[in-house]
Amino acid sequence: MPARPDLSETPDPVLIIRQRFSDAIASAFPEHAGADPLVAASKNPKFGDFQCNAAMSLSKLVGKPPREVAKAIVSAVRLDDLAEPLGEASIAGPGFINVMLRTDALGRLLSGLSTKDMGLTVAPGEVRTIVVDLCGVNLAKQMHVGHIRSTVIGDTLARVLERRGHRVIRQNHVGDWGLPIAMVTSRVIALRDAGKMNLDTITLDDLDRAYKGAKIACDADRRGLEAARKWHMGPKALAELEEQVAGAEEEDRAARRVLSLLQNHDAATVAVWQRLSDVTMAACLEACRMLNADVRPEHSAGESSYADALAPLVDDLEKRGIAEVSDGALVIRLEDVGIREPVIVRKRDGAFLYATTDMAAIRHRVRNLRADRVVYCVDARQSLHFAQVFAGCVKAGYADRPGGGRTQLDHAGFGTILGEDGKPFKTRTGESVKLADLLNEAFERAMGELTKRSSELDAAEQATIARATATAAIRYTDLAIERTKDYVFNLDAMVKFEGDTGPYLLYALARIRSIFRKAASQGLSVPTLDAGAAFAPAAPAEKALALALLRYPGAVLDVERTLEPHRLCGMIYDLANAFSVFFDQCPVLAAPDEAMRRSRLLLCALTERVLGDALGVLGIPTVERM
RNA sequence: GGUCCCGUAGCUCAGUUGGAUCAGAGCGUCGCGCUUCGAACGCGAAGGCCGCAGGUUCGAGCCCUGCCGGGACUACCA
Repeated sequence: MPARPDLSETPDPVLIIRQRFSDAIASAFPEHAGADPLVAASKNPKFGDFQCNAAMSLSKLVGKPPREVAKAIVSAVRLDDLAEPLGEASIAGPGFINVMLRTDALGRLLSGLSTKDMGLTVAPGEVRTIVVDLCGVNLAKQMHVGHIRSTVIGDTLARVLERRGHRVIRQNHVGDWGLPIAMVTSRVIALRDAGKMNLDTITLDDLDRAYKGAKIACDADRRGLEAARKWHMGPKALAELEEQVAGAEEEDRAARRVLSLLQNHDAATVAVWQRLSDVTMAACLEACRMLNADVRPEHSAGESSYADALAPLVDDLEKRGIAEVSDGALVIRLEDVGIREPVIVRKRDGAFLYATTDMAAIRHRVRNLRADRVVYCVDARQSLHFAQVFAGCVKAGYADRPGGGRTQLDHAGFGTILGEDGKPFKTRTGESVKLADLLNEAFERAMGELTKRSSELDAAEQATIARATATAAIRYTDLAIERTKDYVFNLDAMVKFEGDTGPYLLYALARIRSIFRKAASQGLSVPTLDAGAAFAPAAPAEKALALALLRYPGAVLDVERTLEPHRLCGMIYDLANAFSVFFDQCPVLAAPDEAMRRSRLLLCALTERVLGDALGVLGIPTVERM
């Protein structure tokens, strides 16, 4: 009897067929029982639906010609419940074994995918606690394009892991501490005291200006003075600059006083800082809402929340000899793990650095949040920093889980968003572009595209759809590119409705939903999607659609493993494409007979569910019509 | 100097564990298809030294070495 149970365990044919070939290899070549069966979907339909490539690699190990090995595998493998009978003709070329799924098996696999779970959820014993570090806004600074990636990719990875059934803790590591923040706070206090700023009505733009002003006041002039001396500028210019530098030094002293007050929890100073935080976070959460990113106030875990942990942490490192003094600074040496640059945890002047904060954050996440895995969704340019911090934490034992074992630390770094000139995206004047402006612009353009095409929608619905479309456009563009690569930001290409875009996916889904509306209006019932659903894919387009659907669980697994959402994007683009061909070639409501209509309606229903589920995992909102 | 990433069609990019007719998609260009479920679609054509040169092997866009070209990072900013 053929083994059938695994057919009910997963709807993913690759997993089942891989298992069957693995069993076959174990039985035909017991001494190589562990060999990888090398099963994959065939790239060319000519060669069947799936293939096993193990014969070639095994032939060397067993010392037999590959075709002979293939023959032995073919006669040992049990696939008769799934595939057309294998035989001599199934072995092709140097020893490829081609597998053609039986139509009824394809139908059963589709039924298996028709459950709510879709074979996506891990077993109860495999549930992990996973911290996802995302968004990473900075106090008193406007969000810019760079934040799109951390927010969108981080949110998507969190959604994927949640869909797998893991316990996910999002952490927005807000840059809300340190001298730069003290500088702004100091400046805001000065402006308020001079009657030039009202804290009650202050906006993020005001804070952004204050931040830039403070930064310029504190360090630019000093560099200017050095340059002036170097280039032998006239005494008058020098005198002017020196005056500015004196001002800068005064400003710097004030900032340090404020920093000290903040560190000592001075109520009046903290109140001002809190106001800066509130204004910043309100804007941040609004941007996240427009990006459909699940980032809430309770996800905020700013640098300030680790402030009091830094001194004890550094003491601990020093006492245990993990860190040592070098040139007056306290550092952890990492040459032994292949990193030449040591990580500095305390500067010569006694101040701590962002590496110190990150180590405190990891320790907290491992010990208090009980993370089994921490995923950092942060710019790839910080890879050295994270390599250092991770290595430092491992060395210090901060990555050791309370329950034993070590927490998996991943830096899911992403590339830079570039402008048309190939350099990091900026305005002509060198300013970074406000994220809020960009999102509004995307919405306006989506609205324009929409009004060109559909006129019968009322204004309110049109706005809702335009918002979803703009979000789909931005998120899909960002997610579909390989994570680590830079890409050129092009709003026109993103909000285009044709081709490999977010809106195309929404369109495919809207067309399916339109079929259901039409069916309802004709009094036709859509058969229920459950494990007993009777699929009968017959036409090539139906079969292609079925195979595209069955790739979904594997694609989600891939993203969990690699933290690369573009794999799922590619899969659902193929799915939407397969549906479009099916839609073109296979009439659903006007199918030639009742059985075919039911089967096709089921295919539509399953496509709707898979596409909808995938878009949900990608954080892309869907619409009923557009 | 050191470490790492990237070079694939005119443009923007996929290519999974090395697998076959594997040279792929989208955009753009040129054709074709709506009296039948949404043409925001589908089908077809044109377009290529997969940066270059070696190597590994049954098999290389993928792995190794060197070179050329572009980029990022590189001890007291975050």
